[in-house]
Amino acid sequence: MALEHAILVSLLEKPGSGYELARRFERSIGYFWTATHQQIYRVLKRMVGDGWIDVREVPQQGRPDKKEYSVAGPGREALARWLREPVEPEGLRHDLAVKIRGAAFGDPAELVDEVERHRRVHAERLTHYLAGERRDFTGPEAPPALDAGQELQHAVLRGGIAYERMTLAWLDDFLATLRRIGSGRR
Amino acid sequence: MALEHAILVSLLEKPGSGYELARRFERSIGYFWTATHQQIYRVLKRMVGDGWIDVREVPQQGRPDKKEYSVAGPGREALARWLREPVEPEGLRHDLAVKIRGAAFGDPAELVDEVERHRRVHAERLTHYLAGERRDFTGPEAPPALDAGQELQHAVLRGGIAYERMTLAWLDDFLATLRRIGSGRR
DNA sequence: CCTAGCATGTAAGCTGTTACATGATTTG
DNA sequence: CAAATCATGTAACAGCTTACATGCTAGG
Repeated sequence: MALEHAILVSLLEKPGSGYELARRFERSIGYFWTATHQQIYRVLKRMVGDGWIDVREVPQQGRPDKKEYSVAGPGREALARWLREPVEPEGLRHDLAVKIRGAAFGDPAELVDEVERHRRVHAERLTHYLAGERRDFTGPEAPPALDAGQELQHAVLRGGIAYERMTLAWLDDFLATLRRIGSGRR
Repeated sequence: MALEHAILVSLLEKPGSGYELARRFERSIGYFWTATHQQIYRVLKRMVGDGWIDVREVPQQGRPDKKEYSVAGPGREALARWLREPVEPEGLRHDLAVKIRGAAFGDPAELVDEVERHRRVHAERLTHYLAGERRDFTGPEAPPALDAGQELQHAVLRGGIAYERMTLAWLDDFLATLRRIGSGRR
């Protein structure tokens, strides 16, 4: 669906190998779109076949050689087309919400640890995003003036920060609710 | 992964047919987990085979007969097991965030309509959730005292409301950013 | 010496989407 | 009379996940 397009955006921001793309999908662009190396290699192959991207073998010392991919004309056009196409507004997909509703048929108290674990993960992500924001956009090390691309990246990151803050508040609400109803069974 | 479990929760809340489940996945539990009727029928068949649920043919007048599914012992146990298993905290998956970053390589102004369209959809969802909250939990028609299951459903719905509010603020931020950088190209 | 990181892939299986297919009844 | 709703399914395909597979170098 959009993995191709996410790869195009990432390669326009900076050309790189399949491995490097996989790393980027663990952070940066990966905050909003995840992909594993297996998916990425498969899609890269197809995109080269379609003429969307070019490959260049880059010999390296001390490391295995790599293939550096960069966006070709047809790839740029494909991205521009996709930007003009409407995409579906996406909803949430939360295992945890299903679990919370399921808790009514088990022991709600047993879910407390799980919710607290999620809370820790989201708190860490928030810290990580805030550090990235300071590093790249708001801190003393950040460039004094941002170009359009950086402004947009910052806006996307602010969205991630807002999401994590909202999620933390939501999980606190869950914990309060779980504790209020105690370990009662219905 | 969790479609089986979402179905178990829904059938515990109230037994019903595949068709009825498909309707519920368009609202209620579907706010956090979507599924189409094709997926649901396929999974129901498997769950009957595994002994997780029972089927009962219900003849109807004026309507086609239906198969009513209800949770069997092994299904209850499977749900209890899943509730004890940790699940991965999920991240976002937003086409729109990818598009926003891609806008730096096209005309950012072209995205304004798309973001506004998403804004309208999310505003509608928020209105819809708030109406549901009044109807089932906070309004004059709502039950005066809620049981544990209803408290948990309400907590989940509050999460949906918080998510839509956050998304609206985020989309407004996007629009302000797109307008600030104008239609400049880099 | 062992672990982590760099680098690339294949194969099998499961999940999800889209399209096709049928047929009755109710509502406008 | 047409469209919407109720009700159940099949088939083909696309996408994603998990496991397997290899091999080299740098650092502790």
